[in-house]
Amino acid sequence: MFTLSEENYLKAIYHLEAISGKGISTNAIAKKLETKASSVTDMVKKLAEKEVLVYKKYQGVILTDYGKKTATNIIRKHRLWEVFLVDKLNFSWDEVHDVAEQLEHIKSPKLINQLDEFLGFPKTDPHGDPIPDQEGKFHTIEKRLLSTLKKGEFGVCVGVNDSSSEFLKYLDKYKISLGKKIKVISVEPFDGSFVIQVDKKEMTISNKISNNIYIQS
Amino acid sequence: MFTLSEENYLKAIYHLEAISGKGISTNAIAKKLETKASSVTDMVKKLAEKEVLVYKKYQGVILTDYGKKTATNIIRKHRLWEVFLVDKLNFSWDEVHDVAEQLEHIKSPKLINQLDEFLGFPKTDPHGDPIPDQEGKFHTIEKRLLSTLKKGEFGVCVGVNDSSSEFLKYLDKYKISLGKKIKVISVEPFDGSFVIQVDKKEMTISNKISNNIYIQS
DNA sequence: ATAAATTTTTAGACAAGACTAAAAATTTAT
DNA sequence: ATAAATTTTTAGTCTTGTCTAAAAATTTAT
Repeated sequence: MFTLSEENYLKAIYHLEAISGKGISTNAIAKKLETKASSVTDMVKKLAEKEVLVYKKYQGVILTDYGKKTATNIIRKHRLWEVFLVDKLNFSWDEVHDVAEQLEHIKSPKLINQLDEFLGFPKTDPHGDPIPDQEGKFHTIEKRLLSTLKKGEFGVCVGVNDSSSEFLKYLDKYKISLGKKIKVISVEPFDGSFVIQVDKKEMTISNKISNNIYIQS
Repeated sequence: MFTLSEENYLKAIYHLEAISGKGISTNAIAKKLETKASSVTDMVKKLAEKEVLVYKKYQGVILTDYGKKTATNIIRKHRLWEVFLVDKLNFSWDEVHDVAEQLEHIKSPKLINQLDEFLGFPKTDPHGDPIPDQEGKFHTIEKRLLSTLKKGEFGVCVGVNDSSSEFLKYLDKYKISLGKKIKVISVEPFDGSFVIQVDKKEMTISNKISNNIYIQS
């Protein structure tokens, strides 16, 4: 069994590994968890003893299969709770993160499996991120960044790369949500900004925005 | 804001006050929380500083109005989650306690009020205990122990005095649940055992059992 | 290739919450 | 009313998870 703190470390390391592929530095973990590298060193030693990761001094850490399994289970819980909050309790997609961050640590296999069933075995969370199954398998969909589209092309919004409340509120303001069809009217070569069409309305979005919206075409 | 430990102390003290009325001794709290009296003394000092209770050395503690409000809010959360588990996730009434014990500490006023609405503003939890409103007010129903009934009288089961899994499983075995009509066929003066009729079936229950079933007549 | 800059680890300290053992206060019994 | 028993508090220690400051290792730059 893992403490709240241990679970948060595992989740952070899992997410960092998903990007970098390589061994994760204590500094990177410290940054992600807003703590100090020295604290990370201590915790990482403890986690190595529990065999969820492999740690060699100055070399960063790598999750073991057991560690990955544990991390994906926490992610599974987080995302299922997010679906619950949005589908059943009328939360909006920018309000769910902090609450799910607490709920993900509740320990009860029966609870999470019943919840999964109650929600109709959802495959993705309210931000389009995949929900792993009990074995930790992700059923990933192919998706690309809106920024990779060329003038005249279009796609359907299926996810976001940034789940911060600020970004999601921005999308709400411009009526961009999962399932919306987005067409690229033009691309400005100078700053990479896009003119897009959503719901028959044209709008301009910055390069940063187009780099945080996933579409399927 | 209160820590997990502080919340558990508050809840324990609230429940103890409900029975005794008087100042609650550190020993009583220690027993309830399965900890040591010395640990309780430490915590109680901290809680007194936070003004949720009044503490005088060797005199026990008494909750302030603020302390009571905080405690009832935790109880409200606990009981609403129990309803959720039973009504939506098909838990049985003897399985909900430990999970609700975790869920009651989730911090999000919106979550709990939306949950309340989602559940249809239930007035009692799966064991018949009342669910306080947002202001901490209990809407209590009149009920009495089955043991107070005389031969030939009857009532409807509306609650239990012991929510332990063991007791609830016993009730399940004999098909006694909330809403069931219970008739007293006879009372044995020697040991206080009852012969009762439920669903047209007669059965004998001990005095201890009849002292843990609430009925409304 | 060696000095400078950066990253990582170690050492020591702290706060929360718990424990044990001993001291102090209170209650009970004679 | 005083001794005995019980309850409660204090003092000191431990664990978890964190921190700062300093030391050690590694990486970068010249």
